[in-house]
Amino acid sequence: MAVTIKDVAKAAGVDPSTVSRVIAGHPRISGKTKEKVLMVMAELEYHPNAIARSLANRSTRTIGVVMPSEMEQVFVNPFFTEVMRGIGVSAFKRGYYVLLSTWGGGEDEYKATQRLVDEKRVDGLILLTSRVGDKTIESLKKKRFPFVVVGKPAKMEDVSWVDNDNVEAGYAAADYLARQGHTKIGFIGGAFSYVFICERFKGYKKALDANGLVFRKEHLGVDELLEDGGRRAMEKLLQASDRPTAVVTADDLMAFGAVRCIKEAGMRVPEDIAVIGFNDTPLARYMDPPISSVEIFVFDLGYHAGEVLIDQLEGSDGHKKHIMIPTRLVLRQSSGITHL
Amino acid sequence: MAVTIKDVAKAAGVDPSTVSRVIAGHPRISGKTKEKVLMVMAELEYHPNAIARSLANRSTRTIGVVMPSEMEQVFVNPFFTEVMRGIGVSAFKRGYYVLLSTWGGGEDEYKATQRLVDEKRVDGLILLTSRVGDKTIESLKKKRFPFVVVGKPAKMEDVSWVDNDNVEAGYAAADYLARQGHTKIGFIGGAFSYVFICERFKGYKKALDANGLVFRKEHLGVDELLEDGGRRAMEKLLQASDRPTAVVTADDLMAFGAVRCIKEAGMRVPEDIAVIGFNDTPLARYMDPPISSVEIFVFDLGYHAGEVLIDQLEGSDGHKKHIMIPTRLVLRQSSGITHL
DNA sequence: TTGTACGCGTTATCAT
DNA sequence: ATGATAACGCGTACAA
Repeated sequence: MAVTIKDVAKAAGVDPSTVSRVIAGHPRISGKTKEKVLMVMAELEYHPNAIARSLANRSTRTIGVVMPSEMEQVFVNPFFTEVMRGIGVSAFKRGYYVLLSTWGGGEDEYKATQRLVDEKRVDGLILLTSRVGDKTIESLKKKRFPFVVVGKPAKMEDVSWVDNDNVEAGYAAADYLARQGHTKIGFIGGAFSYVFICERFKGYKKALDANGLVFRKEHLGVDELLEDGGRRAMEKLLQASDRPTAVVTADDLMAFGAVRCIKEAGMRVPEDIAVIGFNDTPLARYMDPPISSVEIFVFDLGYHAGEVLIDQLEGSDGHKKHIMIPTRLVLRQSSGITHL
Repeated sequence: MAVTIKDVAKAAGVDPSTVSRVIAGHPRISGKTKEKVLMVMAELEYHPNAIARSLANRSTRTIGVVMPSEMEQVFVNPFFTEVMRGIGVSAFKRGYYVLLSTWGGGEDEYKATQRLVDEKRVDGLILLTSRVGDKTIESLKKKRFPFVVVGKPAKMEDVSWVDNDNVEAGYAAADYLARQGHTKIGFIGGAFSYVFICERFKGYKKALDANGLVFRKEHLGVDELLEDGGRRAMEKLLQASDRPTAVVTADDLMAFGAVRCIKEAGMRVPEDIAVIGFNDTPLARYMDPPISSVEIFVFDLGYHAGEVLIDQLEGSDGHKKHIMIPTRLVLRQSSGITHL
């Protein structure tokens, strides 16, 4: 049986409550007893039982993370690892633990979340899924349970979230290509039900406007967010009456597919068609040619999500925070000659 | 204030202990009261408080995972994500949660582990770090705290672990190349202080023997486990008096570096030098040429680590289990013509 | 400044 | 088959 607060109290000749106060750093405690207690604690190698603390405290000092469902995607990009690392670092800094909600086999994201909340295992939640079910969010809101979404949810006003500035990012990519002299710039992306796709497209279009270019439907390719999707979308663009000389793809995997398609059509990247991807997946730099991409700083997404949540847990400030993480265009060969 | 077991008891007209029994599925309980209680539980949306349960139970139904420190590596390959997914699935199946131990900033792996154990936040531990400190393991052993290591620790006898059969895998890779007619096969790897490097090398050497080939020191390149390491190691091999026509690299990243080096030297893969990598990183298939690699089934590593740990937690069986996950050679263009 | 007494929500042991 | 009671280890108003 492990050493408890009672053992420490007995050994120090004080009451358990006094020991408790020492641990809590209570102000009104005599220097002598405090020292004495600390000595005994060290001697006995006492460590407060976190569970008992939680029960008395009504706080677990633990934040829950709901893993996303689309595992193949997560698997291919290191998004999950990086975001977890960010969450982990912020949690550690503030003295919190991270509990992973794992699910599958009959249970869905919604149920998994409920379980975590209802069983009171965590003080707050970070939702990672890119298309968080409204059901989950609505339920959490109704229960007034603290949570933060990574990525913008559909109804974003009264929910805390941390996300990239995807409009700005889409703008930056397209604007760069326009300034390189391209006048026919295509866009390849996934379903517009993804908020980030919409936003990146919006930014892209804005850049066209700003550079006096017109958007053409023929230059838009929508397909699944995977390599094959990018390839198919590119095939479509190549059949346009006036094919683009550059494309912005809203995801690196799609960019890989697009590049492959272009090569197979006997053309070169970037000489015939320049390509800029998104997310700066580690793969990007290894491709032939290395792919330019918009870096999104996934670690920071996680880190700030943790910060926002913990602020919310500790502060009385009930305001919903929205944080935009800036992005950075990483230029490599696929987007054409640079001035480096 | 949430609804507790007392509320349910009151509403059902029974004692809290009876409700508890219903929850636990106790055998001696009348069908009538059981139904009644279940009704009330559903009606009141009662959910047992996990913390209180843990306190009374002395069991958290939570397993801790200690993340590795070498984040760059983890970041580049999706190892972490996959292994977590495996752990998550097994944990979920058995009704366990997963607590991530995150550390850094002054704290080391040892301290992070101690914290988890001493505060009694978890019932058992899975250690992911490739070179788990002896200090950590010794301490856990002394405390008789249940844990499982993913990968073989230095002193492996009386510790539970789950790992690939790396000797077999190294053998398979080198043997394949030998059967393709190669007589000069090199080996590129990281420091031999990594157990998996030793093992893969051992298998490689065994395959040479089995095929009547001799191992030459000139054909061994040791450098850091990253792309640049692979490139440097390959440069060295190219300077050998009789350069190899094929290489086994103990890590995909090193394989990428090796391929790059070969190309830069004006040679081709696989025509001039065939290459086989390790881990079957998602990147491998996207390389030019696509890299053959040994798939190591990271998900299974995690899954079985979870299983072994939970068995250990629940069973009285105190025996240390050792599980070998088989590997599979995935043939792509970098290893030469196949019969497909 | 310190001790007393009770509560946190559940489970387990003894009764009945 | 069920109820009363005492843990589980800690925090905290209240009293002293």
